Amino acid sequence: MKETITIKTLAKELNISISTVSKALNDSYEISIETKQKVWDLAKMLKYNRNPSASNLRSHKTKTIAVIIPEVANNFFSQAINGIEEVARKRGYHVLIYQTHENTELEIAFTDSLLSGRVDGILISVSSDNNNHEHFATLVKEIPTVFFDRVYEDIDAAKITTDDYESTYNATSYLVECGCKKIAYLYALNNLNAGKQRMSGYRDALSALQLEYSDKLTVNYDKNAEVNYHNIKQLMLHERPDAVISSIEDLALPCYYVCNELAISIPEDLKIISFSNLNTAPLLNPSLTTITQPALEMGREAAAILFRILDKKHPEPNEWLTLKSTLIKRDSTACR
Amino acid sequence: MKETITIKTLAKELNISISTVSKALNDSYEISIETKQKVWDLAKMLKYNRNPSASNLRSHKTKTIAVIIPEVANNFFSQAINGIEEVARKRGYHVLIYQTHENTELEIAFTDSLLSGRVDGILISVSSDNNNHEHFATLVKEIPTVFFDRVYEDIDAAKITTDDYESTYNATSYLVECGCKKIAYLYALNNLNAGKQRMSGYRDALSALQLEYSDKLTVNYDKNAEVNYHNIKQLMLHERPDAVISSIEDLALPCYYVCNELAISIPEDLKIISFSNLNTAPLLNPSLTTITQPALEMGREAAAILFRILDKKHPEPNEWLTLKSTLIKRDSTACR
DNA sequence: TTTATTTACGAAAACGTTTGAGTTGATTGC
DNA sequence: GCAATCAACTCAAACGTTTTCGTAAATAAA
Repeated sequence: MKETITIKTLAKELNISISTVSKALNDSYEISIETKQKVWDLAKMLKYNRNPSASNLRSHKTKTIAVIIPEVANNFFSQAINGIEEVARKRGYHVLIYQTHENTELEIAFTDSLLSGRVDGILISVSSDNNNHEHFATLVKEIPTVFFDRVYEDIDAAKITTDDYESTYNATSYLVECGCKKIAYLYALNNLNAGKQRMSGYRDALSALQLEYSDKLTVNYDKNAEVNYHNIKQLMLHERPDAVISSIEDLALPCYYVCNELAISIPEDLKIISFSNLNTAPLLNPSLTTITQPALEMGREAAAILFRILDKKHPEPNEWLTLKSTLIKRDSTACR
Repeated sequence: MKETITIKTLAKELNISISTVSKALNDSYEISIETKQKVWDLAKMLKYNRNPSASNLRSHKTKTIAVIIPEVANNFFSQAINGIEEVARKRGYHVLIYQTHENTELEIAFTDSLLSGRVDGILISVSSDNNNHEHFATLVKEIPTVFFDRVYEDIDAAKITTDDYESTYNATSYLVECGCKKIAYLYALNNLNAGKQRMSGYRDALSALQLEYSDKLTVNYDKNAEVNYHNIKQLMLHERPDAVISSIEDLALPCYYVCNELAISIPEDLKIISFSNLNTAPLLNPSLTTITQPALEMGREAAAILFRILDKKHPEPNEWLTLKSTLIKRDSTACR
């Protein structure tokens, strides 16, 4: 076993006090540059590593943030994490990952456990399984928290979202321009602001363009993929829409399968637009028109906002930043 | 500000010593069940949370593991993380994520920083940018480490990989069965065992089937995506292979684009097989035949091995577990 | 010169746990 | 009936930092 080397070791070696060593390592103004240099040199030479637990315990700074998301194996979220990790690393912060799998119970367990001072701040994209969220009210009072993409508007915290309403509004308008008259909607995240906004954009666009909204043209997301498949198939069989807007990627792909099975050809018989961060969207058969959220950017910005909060000593009004998604037109909506 | 509640608070409230509280919370045999119950009840009532820093500092257990990977925004790795997080959560462990972006310098910085006792163990899939890896030799002596998918065979640590050699061997054989005579290879991870094994499987299958290997049929991965595109295009223009095996997903997709551009039709003119964890592989145009690694399983198993190591007090010989990938045949290799 | 002020450092008390070595009173063995 | 065992606690010393306060010497102001 190696004897672990601490500031005590350094102090003894240099014949100075441990407080001097500590201050030197923290680049305190109280210490002369000569002493600092000696400490730094020795620290490097002995490969000294500050013990994080001891440091945290005393200073209440963990240099760690938590990211709570539904799934990591999801293009949007993994890209967001990418952005988050990037800015965290630049600041020397560590990133903890928690997956809720859209389960509020788990979400509560996570947030509760983070109240113990394990992290300095939290980035969260909330679970969609219900809208019971009083646990966040207490959370945000205790610890700096930034909500991204999936937010609760009535929670007093910083938020960052995309222009969900405009996205579906524009997508719907675009489909109508292409001559579509019967546009179905695959509805997910209906407990969340994002989901509601997307639905509203769709509905408002319909009515602005003199088209009628019908419940029959809406398929609600189900946790069970087979149920989704079945429901989409029923939609296609009985309603035969000429276009469909999917509020999440996971509902667009079954659409492709259903069309395959029913020999509905895209885009001739059915045009498809979906929210998606798939990098293979251009390679699908046919290539998929997507509303693509700036996932990486959102991650970066969310982290940036969090660090801005952590930097301030005094609380400031919470930001609510909105980034723009882009409608990327591809073959699944090609007009003939 | 809330006054934080500690075991001291509990002790005072219950009129017992703080050590009794601590032991009760840790379910020690030294404490009577009645006392334990009282402590637990009060703790729950007051929403007591054990301070992790203090606990770690004293006990040298962090209940945290680190995952070091090249990229999180990658189907294989994000699924692996999913598996890791799943088993970590079951054990009440926390998961730190570090991305190396295939940069050894960063990798070294991360592993060095983890020597400070921030984590109990490490799961790592190494960076591919070079094979300089002496830093791991010291790392694995200091802290339990499990290498997954991308491993160094000469490092004395637990490892988990897939049957890379057999995968390409079988894929190559399959292509030959389909009548292919000029099979190109898109070569990546050439610094790593996985990459070398995949290449060997391809070459050995070729020679076993009386086909000649040629350097001209090999394209080496480049960090620059445009270079890859260009090289693949050159390959197609000048060599006109009738099949291609891609050792990573990121080289297969440019293949599709090149074929589009050059009007090479898949699978008639060119058959394609690629290592891939794309969930949209069946929806590509045409659907892609993949060698799919059990990413989720690998994550789970890697974590399981790590916890097995952490559970043992005495070191045991390191496991090297190998899981099987599956060749999923789709249209990109359809025989007419 | 005397008195402030500054500079560079040290002593010691936290931070909230865990843990090994006592301590006490009750129970057991013989 | 007395030593030995045991169950259920308590004491106090860690763990490795950070940070407040104090102080000596050097410098500046008066």
